[in-house]
Amino acid sequence: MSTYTPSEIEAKWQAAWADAETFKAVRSGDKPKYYVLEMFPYPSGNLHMGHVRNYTMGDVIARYKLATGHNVLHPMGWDAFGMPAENAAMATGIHPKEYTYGNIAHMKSQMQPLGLSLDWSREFATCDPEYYGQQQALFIDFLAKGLIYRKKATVNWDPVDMTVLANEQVIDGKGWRSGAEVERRELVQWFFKISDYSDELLTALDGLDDWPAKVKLMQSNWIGKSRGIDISFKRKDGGDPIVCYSTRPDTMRGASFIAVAPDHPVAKELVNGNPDLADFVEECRKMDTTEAAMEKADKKGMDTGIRVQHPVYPDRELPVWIGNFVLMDYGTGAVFGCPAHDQRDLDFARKYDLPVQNAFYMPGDETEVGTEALVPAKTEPVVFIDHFAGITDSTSQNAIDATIDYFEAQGLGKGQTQFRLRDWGLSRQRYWGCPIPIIHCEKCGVVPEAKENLPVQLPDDVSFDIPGNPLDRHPTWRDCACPKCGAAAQRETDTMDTFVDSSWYYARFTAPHAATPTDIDDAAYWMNVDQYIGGIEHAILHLLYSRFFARAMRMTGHLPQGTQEPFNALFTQGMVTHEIYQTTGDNGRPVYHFPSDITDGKLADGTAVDIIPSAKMSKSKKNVVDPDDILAKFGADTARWFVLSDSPPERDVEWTASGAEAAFKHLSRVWRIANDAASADGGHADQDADLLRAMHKTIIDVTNGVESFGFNAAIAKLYGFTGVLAKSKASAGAKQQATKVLAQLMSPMTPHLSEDIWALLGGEGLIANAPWPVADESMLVEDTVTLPIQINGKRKSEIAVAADTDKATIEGLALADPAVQKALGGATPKKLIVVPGRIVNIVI
RNA sequence: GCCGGUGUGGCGGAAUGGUAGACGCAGGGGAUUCAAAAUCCCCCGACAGCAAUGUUGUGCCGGUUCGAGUCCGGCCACCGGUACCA
Repeated sequence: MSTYTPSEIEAKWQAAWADAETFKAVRSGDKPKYYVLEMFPYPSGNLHMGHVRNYTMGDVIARYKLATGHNVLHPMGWDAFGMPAENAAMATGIHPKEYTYGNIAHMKSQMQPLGLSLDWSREFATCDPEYYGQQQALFIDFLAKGLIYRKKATVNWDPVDMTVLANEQVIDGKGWRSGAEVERRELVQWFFKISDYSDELLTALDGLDDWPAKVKLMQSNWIGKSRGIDISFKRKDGGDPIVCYSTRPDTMRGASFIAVAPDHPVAKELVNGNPDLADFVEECRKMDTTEAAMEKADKKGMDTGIRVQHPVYPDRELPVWIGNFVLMDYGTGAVFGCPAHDQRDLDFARKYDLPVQNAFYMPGDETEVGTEALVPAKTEPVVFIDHFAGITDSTSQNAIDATIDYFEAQGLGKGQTQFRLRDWGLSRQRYWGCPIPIIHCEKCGVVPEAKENLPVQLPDDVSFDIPGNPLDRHPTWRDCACPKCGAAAQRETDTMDTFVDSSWYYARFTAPHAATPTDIDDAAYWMNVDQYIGGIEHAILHLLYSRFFARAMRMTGHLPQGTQEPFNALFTQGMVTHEIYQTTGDNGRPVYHFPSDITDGKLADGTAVDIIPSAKMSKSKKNVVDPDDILAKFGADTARWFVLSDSPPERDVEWTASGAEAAFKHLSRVWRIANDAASADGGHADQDADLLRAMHKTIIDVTNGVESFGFNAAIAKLYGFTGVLAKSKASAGAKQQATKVLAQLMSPMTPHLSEDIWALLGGEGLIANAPWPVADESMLVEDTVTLPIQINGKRKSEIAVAADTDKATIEGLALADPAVQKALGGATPKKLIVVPGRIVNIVI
């Protein structure tokens, strides 16, 4: 007998699938459609185990759905624009286009041997002009419908390299290449009006029954609907009033200062005549733009000298400060500080010696706030001090509502529903992205490119020897004719955020070469995605943007009216993690090392490295593991089996090399068992029922496992059934039947091996097209059950009873059990709990 | 900081509120073999005990329950996101 040789088997069956076009998706009326999609990869250069895990999961679903009678669409493409290509261009001189398409070719060559059931005829890369040209058409249509607008926004500016930096390129407030302190700078940029859909995107979460609750919760918190009030504070100097947004107007009695953002109009108006203030605002600018940096920074402020009047207690005067912790993007860019009931405000007040005054006490405890703010849950009753809205004992929740009513009635403020969600800035000052199809004409202003001139293609003749956007300094690319008046004009040199590319690719897969962004008939047939699979790191941004795009595309006629949400079901897999090996470089910055360069925690020269456990695999951190070796040594089926078997799919998995060997041994064993079964004769027919009962049980377990993404549990059951089959003395016919079913149940995970076994045992056609086995439930009824007996919740014994034994009989049997008799010592139990088919618990 | 998640043997992990540790890895022992590889069988949380068995045990503290890995409250650690990484 020959041995299990994956290299032969896998090439053979991949060719068979290709010849039969088994996975080509064609619209059809006689089967229900099923669209399964994994988040498409960024072509970083090498496939890593995270990809293998992700695509194998999707493949299991796709193959299972094919076997259960669905017309399956399972496409693949490339999220191909992005910064790494430009970084590579700066580092090595290779052109981003060459880098990207080279990486795609290599990764595709690594992906194809995995035997994924993909319809490669639909493949595209987002950097294909055919794709991004349609994206430009979408931009123009969105703009026409008022879904896109321009405004000023803050970016990270590297004053040495004279370039905009991504948040990732800012390390401890400094530019990653220049090391210069990053500044904030305002640029006019394009925005999607995603905030128009805040309420819609929030309420529609309720309908996403097959999304993980955690993702819906994260999105809900991100959108952040809150009810509050805009309160106007009159300036003593007669200037325009300062409007503060607050969700806690019930704490107004304790308001002791106003804080405005450093880029608030009030601050801007003052810096001219006040050098100290100007210095402070300048200092506030020297911080990167991330929320985390803002929130973690020391709270600093400076008095502007402006005083406002307390709206409820007119004889009280509040100072107006500039605070580095106030965000211009949220609310009105100004807040009132109530130190007694907000820890951050309290720290600020103590630091700058501002008054602290309670608005309420806890019942029976009139202690004034010291170093810890009094912040009870909004549902807890508190005692308000001379509350202006006529409230004394109340929860804050009720007091907030009453206070808003009071302010509105008094004409002091206006109730507001506020969302945390901000509009989506899409402009990027970079080369390797989709050009924004806009022309700036001296006469006509900002004009969208005419659709017949699309795609606006990126020029190839660019250089990356200096930082900044090469489109900006290209000698001729900007020059064009105004589509409106025909006069000489200039193209916009900003490109689009790469999140735009990935916000509609799922729709493009339904008609990847249509002359419009989508073909409405194809979209109507294939949409929505029935099962979407990807990393939890995309829980908010990518998924929220895609949900917005589906709505915007429907509004502009690019998706059918029935399409609301893009993804019916979502599964978020965990990440493949690996230790990071790090040393510190001369400049104090971390230096990363490849796992292959580390022996026993040391570099070759003996330098000890810091080990950071379980971090997301990332090329820049050099902790990526290549699947090539595994594939070369054991084949695709082993790699697929292993990544599914070792860990629950929603959880992170720490990559280790051991285990793949065991997976290979197991598949070799299955191969041997199948060959034995094929040549078996004789056997004991009286053993058949036991084998077939185990088979039917396994059909149920594996089917449930696949349906519920319990792949590791399904595989554990398959191990168990393989053991039963190996030991079985049943007749040849029963063994062959069981082996064919085993091959079928394994086929979503190990498609090549399964095809081979199927063919060996005379299965009809391809196993990929064979209908999924159905369990005979009548074979699963158990005659007897074993009931554990607990005494005071601890297991002491067990009894075997007929499955249909009534409670009273079980009670009698349990009490008669020697272990129970011993524990009781003649006493009567206090309580006796019998859960039929489950357990007996005796309380003594 | 804020939002979300995770925590179970030496390791990956299993367990509708019902026998904690399925299945696999690593380790130990044995069979087969001239020997090895491959394969097959057995053992394998900790402590005590020759053993039967007993005690203990799911990050920490507390609670609900006949019964908690699972539910609730409070902590700790780690991971993801934090709007220009993808």
